[in-house]
Amino acid sequence: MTLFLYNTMSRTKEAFTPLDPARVGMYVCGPTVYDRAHIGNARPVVVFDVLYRLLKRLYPQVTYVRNITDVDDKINARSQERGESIGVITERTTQLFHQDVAELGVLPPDHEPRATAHIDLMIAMIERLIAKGNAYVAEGHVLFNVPSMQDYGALSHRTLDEMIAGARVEVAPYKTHPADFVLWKPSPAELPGWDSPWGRGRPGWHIECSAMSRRYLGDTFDIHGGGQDLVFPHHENELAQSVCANGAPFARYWLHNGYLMVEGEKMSKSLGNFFTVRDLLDQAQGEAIRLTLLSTHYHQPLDWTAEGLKSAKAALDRMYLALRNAQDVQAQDPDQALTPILAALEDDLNTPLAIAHLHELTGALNKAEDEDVKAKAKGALLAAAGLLGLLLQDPEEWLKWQPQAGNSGLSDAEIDGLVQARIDARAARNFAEADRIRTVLTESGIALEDGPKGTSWRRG
RNA sequence: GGCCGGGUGGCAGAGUGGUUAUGCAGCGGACUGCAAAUCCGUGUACGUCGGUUCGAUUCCGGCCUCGGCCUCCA
Repeated sequence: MTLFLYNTMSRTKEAFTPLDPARVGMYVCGPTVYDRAHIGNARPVVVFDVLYRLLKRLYPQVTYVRNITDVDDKINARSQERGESIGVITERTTQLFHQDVAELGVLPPDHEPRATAHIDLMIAMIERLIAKGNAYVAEGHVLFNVPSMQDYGALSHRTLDEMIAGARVEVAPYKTHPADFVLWKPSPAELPGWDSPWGRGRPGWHIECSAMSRRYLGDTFDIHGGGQDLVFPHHENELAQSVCANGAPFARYWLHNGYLMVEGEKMSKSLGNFFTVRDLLDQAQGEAIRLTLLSTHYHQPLDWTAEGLKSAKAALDRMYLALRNAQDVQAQDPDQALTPILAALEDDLNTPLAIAHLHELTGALNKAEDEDVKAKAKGALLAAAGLLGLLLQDPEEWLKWQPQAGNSGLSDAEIDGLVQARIDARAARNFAEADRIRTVLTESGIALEDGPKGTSWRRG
């Protein structure tokens, strides 16, 4: 099988051929650490985690780099508002980010470089750009000279004229061309700054990714990912800086995930439809959130809805129920059962199709009668789900989970007691009492299942 | 205004030039003390108008409509 990926640069699905098949490199833009991750931030993290898992399966070594932006004007603003030091904010937010994405089943990247630890590399790169005539100094700023870059606009597919025509913002007077962007800007004493040949200052937004991707992946590397909104200006500028400074091609495949909306509207704080990952983790398990994010192809816009989250949870309930019913069976090697799922993922990460196959494998497990077939079906389901980073929990734990906060329901022990009382009533053929107990449980959100091996329960 | 991506059955959401997506919901049946779970069966789907074609939801064009980007928002 061959991996195909949609490349934003060519606007076509291309066969993926790594620069070095022994070592695939991928860089994805990570969070700016000034506030908790929201659900829109989570989408690229989960999508590229699936790609990372797939690449690891297809190639012997994968180097995945996802940066942490810890120098940024939003961070500075937050620090002023809260009267809290920048270091405290970025340190805490980074930790919270790690916790949040870990609960979404996201593997840590191989490198997670922080911008502030690579300022020297950024300065060196800016110096090279100046030396080559691709950047100039003006009023304490260093600016990238956009007209000096031949193919500027190739990634976002727009011409300089279009950009100027569409410019909404006043052009700073020190720019020689309206499209020029900042590589380095001066910092007053109260803001973070580093000594540089151009005085004390801080880097522009784009240069950190150019410097850090080069440090960990080299001048030219395989895959660069991020949200679609980063195509312009961020990735276009990153590309320009890197190509000009290094005199070599930059990323070979550009992947961008679509935007996320909430209940059909753009997510925004003013509409009150703004959710952090933590808000959602308080009401649903990480895997349910993860499945919701993967239920729409990464390239499409994703409409986040309460209904969607509910149906993802129901889908996982069904899968975990099938696994619980097969808990006494030892999962067996899946052999060729993985082929359809791999084929779906290798076709530009078609996760919705892969999930459809997961449903089919669940049905196969439910239908399996003899032990051997069952063992293979269980193995196939677990292996297939594993490719997507799903079904990694103990079924019993999943089915009995309840939200941490605000649960006023029955404890496991209370439920077990009631279930036993009902078993006794049934044994005595006192069905009125048995049904009364079941109603009490149902009203508390507990579903009962009477099977040949006894009664099991789960939280709905 | 410029550029870009969508509009699929009740809902979500893949895909395809002619043949079953898948899940949920609904309906019928099996199983069950009754249920639940599970299994079996069941649906007039492809925004609109034209064009190409033996045949289009799938290709091409117009239109309607939704959304995104256009200098620091994943």
